[in-house]
Amino acid sequence: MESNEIIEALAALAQTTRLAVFRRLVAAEPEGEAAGDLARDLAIPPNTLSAHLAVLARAGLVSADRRGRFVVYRAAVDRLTAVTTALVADCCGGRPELCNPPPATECRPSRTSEVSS
Amino acid sequence: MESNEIIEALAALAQTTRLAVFRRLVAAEPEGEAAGDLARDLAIPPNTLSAHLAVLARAGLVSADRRGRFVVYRAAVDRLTAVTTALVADCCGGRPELCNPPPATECRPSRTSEVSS
DNA sequence: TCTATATTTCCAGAAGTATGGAATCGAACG
DNA sequence: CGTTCGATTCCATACTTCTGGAAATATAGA
Repeated sequence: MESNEIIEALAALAQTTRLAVFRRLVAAEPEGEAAGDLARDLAIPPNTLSAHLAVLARAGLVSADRRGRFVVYRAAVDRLTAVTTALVADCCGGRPELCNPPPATECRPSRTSEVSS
Repeated sequence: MESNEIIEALAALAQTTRLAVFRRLVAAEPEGEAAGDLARDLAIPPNTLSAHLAVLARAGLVSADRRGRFVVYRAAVDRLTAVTTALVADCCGGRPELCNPPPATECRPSRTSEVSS
């Protein structure tokens, strides 16, 4: 992953409103949420929100899906994963023994493919 | 970890020069590197670099250690780990089954405490 | 104390980002 | 078509960040 892409993603998330939007969208996975609902619930003017969503989209962190008059946004969780992975990979470049085990392990469900209900 | 801290760290790294500095410092672990050497090697005026280092320090991503006339900077790898972990934790809030296993696993050495030489 | 070296602070201009009002585009429906 | 509603683009203003020259601070050594 390119330095520029990493920076774009970090910059996209490094802003109060956008981090809030992104979090909300992650919570709304996998259905996503329409721009208007986001604007209403977060009390952001639609045009302002639109600008922020555009930044997130350019960074690859959200995707937009038009459904009739609505545009439903979804968080691209895998993109976030790619970015954090790239950061950590950089971090350990060549000398993994320096890195205290970068966990993110809380996130892994106990059993993914064995039991689901 | 507070939203503000996360944003501060993301913003600190979301800048070409600072990301380069941080990477260099990570590579220079655990000895660290003096501000002047960084400035020389990265071809950044010392005052400009100083400003960037201050941003990284405020974000907790580097630490400064004065040694005589030199100030040796070190990357705070654990801080980066904390930030990425917080991001991923946010990401999975309540519904870990949504998250494709956020790896960062490449970073873990095969054996950490068993064999070292 | 005076000088030299390392780093930081001060300051200001240039560049970039955030924000929201008004206008525009796009889709649905009569 | 004309209207309505959702979303985006346009544009101007305010704000923040980046950058580096000049001055200040800190430490070491003669």
